[in-house]
Amino acid sequence: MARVTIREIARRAGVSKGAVSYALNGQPGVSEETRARVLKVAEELEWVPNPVARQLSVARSETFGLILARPAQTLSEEPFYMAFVGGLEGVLSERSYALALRTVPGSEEELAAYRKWSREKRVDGVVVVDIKADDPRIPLLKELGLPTVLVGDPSLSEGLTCVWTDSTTAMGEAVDHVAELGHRHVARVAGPPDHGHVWIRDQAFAAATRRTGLTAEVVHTDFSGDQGASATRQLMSSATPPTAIIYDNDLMAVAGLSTLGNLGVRCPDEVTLIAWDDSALCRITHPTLTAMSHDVVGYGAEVATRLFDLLEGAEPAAHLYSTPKLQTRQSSGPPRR
Amino acid sequence: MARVTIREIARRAGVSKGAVSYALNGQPGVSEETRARVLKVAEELEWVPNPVARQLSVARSETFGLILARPAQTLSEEPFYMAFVGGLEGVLSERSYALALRTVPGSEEELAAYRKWSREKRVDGVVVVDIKADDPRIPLLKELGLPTVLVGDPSLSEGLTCVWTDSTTAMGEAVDHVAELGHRHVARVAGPPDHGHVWIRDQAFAAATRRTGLTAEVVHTDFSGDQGASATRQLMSSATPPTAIIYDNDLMAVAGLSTLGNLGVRCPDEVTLIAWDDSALCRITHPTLTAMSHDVVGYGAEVATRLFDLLEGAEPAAHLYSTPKLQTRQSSGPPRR
DNA sequence: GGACAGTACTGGACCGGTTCAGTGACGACA
DNA sequence: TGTCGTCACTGAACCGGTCCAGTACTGTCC
Repeated sequence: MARVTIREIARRAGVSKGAVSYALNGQPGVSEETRARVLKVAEELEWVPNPVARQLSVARSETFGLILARPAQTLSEEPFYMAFVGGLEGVLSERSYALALRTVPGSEEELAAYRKWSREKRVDGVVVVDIKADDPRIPLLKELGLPTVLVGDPSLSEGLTCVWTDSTTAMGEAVDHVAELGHRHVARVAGPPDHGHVWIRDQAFAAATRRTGLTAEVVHTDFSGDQGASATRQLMSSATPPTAIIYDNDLMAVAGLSTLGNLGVRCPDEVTLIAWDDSALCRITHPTLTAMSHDVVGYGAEVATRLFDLLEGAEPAAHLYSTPKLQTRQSSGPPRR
Repeated sequence: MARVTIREIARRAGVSKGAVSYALNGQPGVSEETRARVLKVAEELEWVPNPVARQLSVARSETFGLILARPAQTLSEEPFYMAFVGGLEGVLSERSYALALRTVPGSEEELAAYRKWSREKRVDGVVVVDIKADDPRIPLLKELGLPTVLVGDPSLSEGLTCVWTDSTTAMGEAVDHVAELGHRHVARVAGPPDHGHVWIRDQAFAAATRRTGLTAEVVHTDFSGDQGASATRQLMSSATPPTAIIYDNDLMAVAGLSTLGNLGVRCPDEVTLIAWDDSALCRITHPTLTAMSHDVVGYGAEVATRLFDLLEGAEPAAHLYSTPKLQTRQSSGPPRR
């Protein structure tokens, strides 16, 4: 079956190509009568628009881009991204937009990929994750003029649109929870310090422990399960080990829990564990993990919506999506005296 | 800066548009001298091809499609897909192909999405996962004539190209391992029976236990951690509980391990656990999980390569990617007498 | 020296839409 | 009655490439 084009519709409806285009796009310039006739013919012929041809005219790609600068293997271990991508996707598909997803090994390649996308007009906008302090991507994207939504804190966004979750408040809540249970010495197993949200949580952790009068220590990792485990081992081997540990993601918390098991330390009797980024993992461990929970799918959807707003002319702005809420489970409890 | 087109290059190099096209594409029809001149001008002007314009001419989209028919939330919990997508991506980006990734809630929507992609020529080919027995997607994709690579067993592929891992052999290896350790009663916590690879493993499990003289039982689940836990509880509450359990993915194995902890059953002393789809999860639990391990990133890469082969005229064929290998860790051991 | 082949190029159709300038018919208004 | 504006529509340019048919020129061979 040959492809149906508007030229064919025009021929059958006895009008010009231009009139068909107006009719199908709901634009003025044709009578209601003609419009109805054209629509009927289009329906009969099962016409569908050719997005490539449209793109060539209107110079839009109807695609958003997302680049993840991590090796594929480690991505698979972080539940966050798949959920986030799912959230983006839900909003995009409503408007027939596609998501171009790329994984690149490092920062250089990521910058090059934005340049390429911009020049080839492959994407109408991009979503940028894992914002770092003085992130080189921000000036580049400004220079390219590519509509951008940053997933991260307004303090790092340098005037670009961003969507953020309030880690500071959430961290306060987590530390309060630990303090109220009666703990006096708390540790934080954090991600890499050059990640913006890690840095922000570092600050919030310092402030909250100061406020509640807890003694505190921080170990930085690369977010992997392996390093979560070794950080936990390191903390517990100290002369004065913490009685509560707050992890920066759920994978490390699970690893930490196992490490405690290895060491013969009981949770929550001897040590309280709290995870960040609640996922199914937190519910299947034994004991189940108390976590700072937020809706990652919804987060992705919010980001996509803001990117559409930007295309429609919205001014850059910072949008608070939500504040992670403490989800209390079995892994947190009062310290054993 | 205005966009640079081949027309501009042609003007500056003093040749026609057609000649420029030949020169840039390395096709015959221009002298080496002219080609060099055109290339030089193109370089100076920083010309990049407009993929949309090319697509309109050559009727190719330079995009492959992948549809995942699961809610975004559950996807995030299965490490498999992110790794698989990463593997696809690696091969695609080498050839400047893009991956169109869609998540849909169910089977109907998936079929509709293939129809739409095919009519709009949005994709040059598709990768299909989670093949079921009598899968309705197979006749549809044949009808649409969309180049397709199935991720699944040749016995289900109905003549389309497929890439598979040899679950049958792997299951035999897993059961042998259990038998050699001295177990007499083994259980399998399986995924949904309508999934092709689940069905194949069911058959293989039955054959292997028969061959080794073990008594066997199977519980079917939806692959989720929750159901992995409840299946484990159900198995262990029997009058004659198994002393070894083989799970269909790693998430359920982790959940099963936690359940044993809840029940006060020790692993591996009392029960041996084996996971499928080795990921970081299997290494961070305590005890670490014995798993049937295979390279999911490489699997994705292989699938992408086969899809390119198909576009280049390869005949449909079944390709064995690899056989999952037993990765022995702490969770398997001889049964306590 | 004429037929023929091969090389290096030109010009233009084409892909399938969007969009703009122009046109004819009609009604309203001075 | 002439002029103007509006409506409904046409025709063609345009987006930026690909690719085919045609042409001019050179060289070869009989």
